[in-house]
Amino acid sequence: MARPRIKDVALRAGVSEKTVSNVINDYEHVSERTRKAVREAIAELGYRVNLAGRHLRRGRTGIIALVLPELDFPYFADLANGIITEAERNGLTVLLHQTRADRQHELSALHGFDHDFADGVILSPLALTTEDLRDRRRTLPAVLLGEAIEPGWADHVAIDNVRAARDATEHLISIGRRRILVVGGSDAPPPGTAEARTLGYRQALDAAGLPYDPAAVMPVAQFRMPHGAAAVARALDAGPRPDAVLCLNDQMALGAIRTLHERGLRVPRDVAVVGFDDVEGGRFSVPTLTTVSPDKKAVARVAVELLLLRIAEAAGGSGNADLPPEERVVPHRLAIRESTAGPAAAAPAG
Amino acid sequence: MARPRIKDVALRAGVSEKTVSNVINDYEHVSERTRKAVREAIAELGYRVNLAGRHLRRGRTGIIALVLPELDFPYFADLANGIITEAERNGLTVLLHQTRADRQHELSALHGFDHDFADGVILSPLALTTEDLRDRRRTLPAVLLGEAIEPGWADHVAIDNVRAARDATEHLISIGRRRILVVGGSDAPPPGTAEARTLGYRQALDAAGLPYDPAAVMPVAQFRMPHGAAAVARALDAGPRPDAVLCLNDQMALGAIRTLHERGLRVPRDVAVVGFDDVEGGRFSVPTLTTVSPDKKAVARVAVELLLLRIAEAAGGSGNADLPPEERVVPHRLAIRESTAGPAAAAPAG
DNA sequence: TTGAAAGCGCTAACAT
DNA sequence: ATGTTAGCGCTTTCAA
Repeated sequence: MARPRIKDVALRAGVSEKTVSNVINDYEHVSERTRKAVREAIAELGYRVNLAGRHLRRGRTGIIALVLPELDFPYFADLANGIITEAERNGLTVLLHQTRADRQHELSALHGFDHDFADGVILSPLALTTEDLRDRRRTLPAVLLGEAIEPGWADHVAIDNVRAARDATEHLISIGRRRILVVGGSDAPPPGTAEARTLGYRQALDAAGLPYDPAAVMPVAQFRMPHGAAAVARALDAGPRPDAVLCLNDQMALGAIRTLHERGLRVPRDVAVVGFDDVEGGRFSVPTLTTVSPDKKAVARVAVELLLLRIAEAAGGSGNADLPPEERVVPHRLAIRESTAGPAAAAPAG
Repeated sequence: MARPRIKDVALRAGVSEKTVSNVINDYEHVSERTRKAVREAIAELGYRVNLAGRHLRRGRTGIIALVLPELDFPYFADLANGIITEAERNGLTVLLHQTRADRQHELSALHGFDHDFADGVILSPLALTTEDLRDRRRTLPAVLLGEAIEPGWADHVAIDNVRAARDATEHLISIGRRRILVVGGSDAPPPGTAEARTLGYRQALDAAGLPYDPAAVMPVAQFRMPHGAAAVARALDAGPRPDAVLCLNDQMALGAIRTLHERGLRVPRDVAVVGFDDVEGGRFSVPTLTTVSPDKKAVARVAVELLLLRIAEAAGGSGNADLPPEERVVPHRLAIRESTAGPAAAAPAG
């Protein structure tokens, strides 16, 4: 037989459609007997709600869109993992999109063009500008990750990137490093993850009274292993040898370690290396990688929580809506491992 | 104003709702003038189709579910990446679920319980049994990845795992290795990825006239770095030193390299290492990793193609339906890198 | 080439 | 505690 509908269940249970609906939706005022009868009919027919009908009627789907630059960055995979887990805990399903850091894709995600089904969107933008946010009609509930964008225009979840980079740089300085490369860095002012981290790096240099050399800031096209590897190669070819490399993510750091190895330089003895993100690869690399470890579970938890709030807000009419955007800062710590163990000693994996 | 509907567009363009619908759906017999008027009205109002209505009417959503064990396995992240790309190319959106290798989750994915919206599902099962497939009412179009299951019960896409493992093992034998560990292996008969690969390993040993030692097969709880690292540690503690390790994925291989490094053994001089999957981490590790490289793009392409076929079949009534399940084998190659460069020489990264 | 009417499956509002 | 009615937005007859 074709897939049963509420009508079929109602017929079989000898009640009205509405009563069936009541049972399905756990409406309180249904007698035990009726409830049981309906439950049985449902089981016998193998009935399941048709979400299309429910969606059309209710206007909500229980689906949220997660829009990330690329899934094959371990950091984003970890993030997706956490957000899916958290969403499922809240009865939500996650639609996944990739933008490949393309502004048009990010824009269209923000406006809900690509995923009309979604009740809301969690977006990790790379190319979006403040203007894009300013223009947007505040329709689709949205939470942004990272800090590509000036605060105040949308809900945001991120670590304190300036602080994190300063922590990492201070650590390098504390083990006696003086010429520190920044792979993936950018001289421009924040917002932007690269910019914020480069600023933190600079603050640490200033605080230690070390000179800031623009040539030590190596921009890259992408935060990937090959680009990290190439950037370090370029630096070694061009300038004086650095004694440390601050890589703005772990992938580039692993690429950097590879290049240093190929050039016959020892990590950390000759060159210390630090990354960001704390991906699994850095806990088993040779040497293991010192890294800024963001609380990824917290990012996922806060992002979903915030989005649920906004969705509820949107559903509740414009009653208590238009609360101001929230900026949530999630904790991070520095995981110190072999790649920055002082010049002489060798420490165990952290 | 509230979101415009077809009615609003019709009113503005001075035509009927049906005409608007015709334009939206690229129906041929619409005069140029009418079409233009409707298009303008759509643009002016910022109209977009409401997918809930369309879904209810048509019964299809353009959404497919992708169900994977864990997203933070680089291999699955790569796969998801490819499938999302391929799906979007075909105008489909992808819903993502994680099963954590739980049979209940896999079953419920197969039956479409978790994602009622989906027109079909691409599933990478780990715990599903042949019985689970045999029982299922063939309702939701489904394509399975990997080879957890006996052939003939559902559409399948995978590499030839027996052959791939034989290739890898033959390579190790060809560079003079004799005592080869299998990390993640399983003595049981196929189906099952671990089982198929262990069989291929054994075939290679037999062909070379080498003895098969069950103690060389190290089962693991998960195909992850820590488990690979621990398995090798166990083997080194327990038995004679191996001169090669065949790891059934790259994550375990990277973990294995780490343990060997900690024990003061040189890779590949003392112990050669091979992995499966060809993830990026193995192209920049120290040493770089020899690995079985499946054509992941082909997996994605074939999986989506097959699923589209089944969806079309399901939509076309039971007319030409019930075509027999397809088994599609996707090519692989052995990427030879530093971790198996012969005892003396050192080769460049492949 | 275009329009009118009906209905996909569900639930909110309003009876009873 | 349960039933009746209406309608969410769209597309599919069928008719003009």
